[in-house]
Amino acid sequence: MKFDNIDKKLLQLLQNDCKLTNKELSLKLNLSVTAVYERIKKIEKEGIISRYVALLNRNKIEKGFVVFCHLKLTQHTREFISQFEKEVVQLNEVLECFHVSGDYDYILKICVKDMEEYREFMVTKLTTLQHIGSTHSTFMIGQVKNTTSFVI
Amino acid sequence: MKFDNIDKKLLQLLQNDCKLTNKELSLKLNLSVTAVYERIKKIEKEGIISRYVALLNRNKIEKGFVVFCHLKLTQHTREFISQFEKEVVQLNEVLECFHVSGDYDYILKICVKDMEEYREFMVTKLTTLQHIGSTHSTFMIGQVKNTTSFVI
DNA sequence: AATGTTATCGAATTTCATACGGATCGTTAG
DNA sequence: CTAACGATCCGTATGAAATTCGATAACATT
Repeated sequence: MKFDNIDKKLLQLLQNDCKLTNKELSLKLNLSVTAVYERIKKIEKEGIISRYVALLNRNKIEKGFVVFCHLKLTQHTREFISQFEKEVVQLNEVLECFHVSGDYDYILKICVKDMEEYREFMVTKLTTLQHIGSTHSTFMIGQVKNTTSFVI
Repeated sequence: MKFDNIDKKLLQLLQNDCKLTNKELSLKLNLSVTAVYERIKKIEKEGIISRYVALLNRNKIEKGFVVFCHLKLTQHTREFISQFEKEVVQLNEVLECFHVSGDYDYILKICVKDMEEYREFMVTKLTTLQHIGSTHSTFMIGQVKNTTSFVI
């Protein structure tokens, strides 16, 4: 699907605040309410918008301690990979897990309350997974930018 | 603020789909529509929910090429740090930038169309920032888990 | 020029969010 | 023990929103 400028602006607005009403959107886009409605429905049907979600403030829910864990497997057989991936998605503390190129096989973003809870997570959960070689933890000191919004 | 089990389940549901109506939520939570409404308003007022957003499908908007860029500054003076941070937030390709401990100073998550576009981004944008020492790019091969939803 | 497709619109309808008043429950102060 | 308070709950009422519909306009294809 190709986007005209109205689509782009619409996506920009919805990525920023999906609770805007169609009337509010129609004013910002110089369109009728119905036109806005139908554009959104089309975008949704195409799968451009994958979901609408509420984002929580990490610091208010005791998840302000963010760690990037770089991780190697012992072997790269298909079986070991799929076993590891099946297990890691189950871990609630792991918000993101990417299979990557380079020195390490995976980069995990982990959110917990504090260092104590991270230690507990490492000892009782992460390092008990099958086929894990080495890990390297990098701790977040500060958050410079953190958006879910693409500029199209 | 402390959460009872209903609050936790409510946050779980809204993190997964914030377009659920209060009636749908009330059925899932065994509450009245009004009670759901008031719990949500309270949670919003406390700042637990920071925003409601539409999440886009990277692959449908030519942003499927994800790179983690680890980056060092030449010096760690307050001036250099704030200068770099001010510039990096302006870059549309950078969705996330975390100041971290360890061998590198920052971890950036960068989303572009393909390697060609990444090269262009590196050459014309990232490496032209002030005070950058070294960079190390790690490319995403696959996405194992990618959620914005905390389990409380 | 004729035709089919797509986007637009306003009006009508259905559904929702929100305000309100009152009931219930647990806690605290007297 | 009980009175009073705050927090939470409920159902109803209403204004606002989403959605449907039929008609018109724009646009591409033949």
